[in-house]
Amino acid sequence: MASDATDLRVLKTRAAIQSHFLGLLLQKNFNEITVKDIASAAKIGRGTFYLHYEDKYNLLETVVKEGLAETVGKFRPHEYFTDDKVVPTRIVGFALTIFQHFKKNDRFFRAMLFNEGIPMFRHRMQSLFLAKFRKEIQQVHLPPQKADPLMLEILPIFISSAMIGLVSWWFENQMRISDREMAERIFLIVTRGPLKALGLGFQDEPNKKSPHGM
Amino acid sequence: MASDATDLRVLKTRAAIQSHFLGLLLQKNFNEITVKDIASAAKIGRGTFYLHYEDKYNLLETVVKEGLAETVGKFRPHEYFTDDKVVPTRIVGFALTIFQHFKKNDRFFRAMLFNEGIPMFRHRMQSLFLAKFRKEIQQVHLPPQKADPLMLEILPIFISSAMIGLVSWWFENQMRISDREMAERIFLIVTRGPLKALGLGFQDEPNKKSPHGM
DNA sequence: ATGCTATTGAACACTGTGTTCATTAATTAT
DNA sequence: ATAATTAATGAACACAGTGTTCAATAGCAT
Repeated sequence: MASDATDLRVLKTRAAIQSHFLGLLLQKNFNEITVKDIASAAKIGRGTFYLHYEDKYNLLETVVKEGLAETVGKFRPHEYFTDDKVVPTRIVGFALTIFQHFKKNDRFFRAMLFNEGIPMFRHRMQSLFLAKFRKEIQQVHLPPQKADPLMLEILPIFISSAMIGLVSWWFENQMRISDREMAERIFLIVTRGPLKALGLGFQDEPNKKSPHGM
Repeated sequence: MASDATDLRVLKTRAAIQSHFLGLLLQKNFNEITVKDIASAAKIGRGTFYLHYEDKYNLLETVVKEGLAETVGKFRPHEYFTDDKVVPTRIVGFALTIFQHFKKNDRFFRAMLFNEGIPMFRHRMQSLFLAKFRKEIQQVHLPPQKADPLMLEILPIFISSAMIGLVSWWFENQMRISDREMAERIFLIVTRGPLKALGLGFQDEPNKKSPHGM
C-alpha cells in the first residue's frame, strides 16, 4: 500500500483514478468495469491501482463514503423567501437545500443513482435522509403525549422514501422542473396531504370517525 | 440450449436451479455467487447450467421477471372491512393487498430486496407500483380541470416511493407490525397528510393564503 | 544532490467463464 | 416393452480478469 498521502505522486494518481472511475461509471455498469479499464483510463499501470485500493469494490466504497460524507450536513432547514415575504415554514427551505445539493453534485449522483451495479447506494442515501427527517419531525413534534408511536416510527420512513423517489425522478428528467417548484409541491403534499394536494377534497369520508381501530 | 420445456428432465433441473439460486441469494451477495456454486447446490453439472441459461445474469433476469409478473395484478383495490362496517374507501384495502402479497412471497422478496448486488430490482418494482398508483389516482381524480398537472405527475411517484420504503422497512423488521395496522396508518397519512397524521395540527400556518407562488 | 519511495511493466498462479464432445442416462413415442 | 430421441454428464480447453511479486526506473522531498 502506497501510504504517504502528502506525496504529490500519490495525490495525482489517486485523483486520476477516482475521476476516471466516475467517468467510467457514467458510461457503463460497475459490473462491467475492470481494474484494467480504470488503470488505462487513468493512464497508470494496473499494479499501481493495487498500491492504493484493495480492489474495485474498495475504490467504490471510498468514493461513495466521501461523496456521502460531503452530503451530510448539507441538508439544512432554513427560512424560505419569496419576493417579499418569508413563507412561514422551514419545510420549503429544507426541501430546497436537498434539490440544490443534488444539482451541485450532479456528476457524482448521476453516476451513483443510475448505474446498474451499485446496489446499496440508494439504501445508504436513504439512511442519511432518514436520520435528518427523524430529527426534523421530532423537533416539530412538540406535544409528545398525543402522537401515535407507530406513526412516529413510520412517518420518517414514508417521507424520506418519497423524497428520494422524487429526487431520482427529477434527475431522470434532466431537472427540467425548477428546484423551487419541486420544493413548493412537496410543501403542499406534506401540509395538506397527498389527496387534497391534488386539488380535490376527500369525497369518501362521510363523517369524522377514525376508521382505524386502536 | 435444452429447449423442450415439457420434458420432465428439463423441468426438474430448471426448478432445482431456480430454487437453489434463491437459496443462495438468501445467504450471500449475487456478486459472490458463481455458476459453480449454483450447479453444485442444485446437484447438476456446471455445463448443464449453460444448457438452460446464458449466464447467471440471465438466470437472475428470468427469476426476477417471473416473480414480478406474478406480482402484477395482485395489487387490487377492494373494500376494507372492520368488525361490522365497511370503511368508506378503497385505500386501506389497496394497501392491505400489497402487504399481504409481500408476506405471501416472503422468500422471493427477501432474497431480492436485501441482497447487495441486485441493482435494479427496487427500481423495477417501483415501475409496477407507479403504474398502479397512476391508475388509481387518475380514477379518483374526477374533476379534471382543477388539478395541477405537475402535481398529477409528481404524486404517484411520491406515493409509490413511500410505499416501497414502508414495505421494505416492514420486511426488515420481520413484519412484526400487522399488515392491517400498516394499512391503517397509511390511510391516515394519505387522507390527513403526514403532518396532521402525527397528531398535531400544522402550527406555522397563520392564514389560508397559499404560500407557493405559481 | 541525494536519499527515499512511488510507479512501472512483465511475469506468475489462480479462479471463474463459456464452449466442445463423446458417453451415459432418462424420457417419450410407437 | 422397445426403440428413438434428447437431456445430463464430466472432462478438457482457451480465455479474461484478478491480485501478487520483483527488479528497474522515475519523481518527490529535504
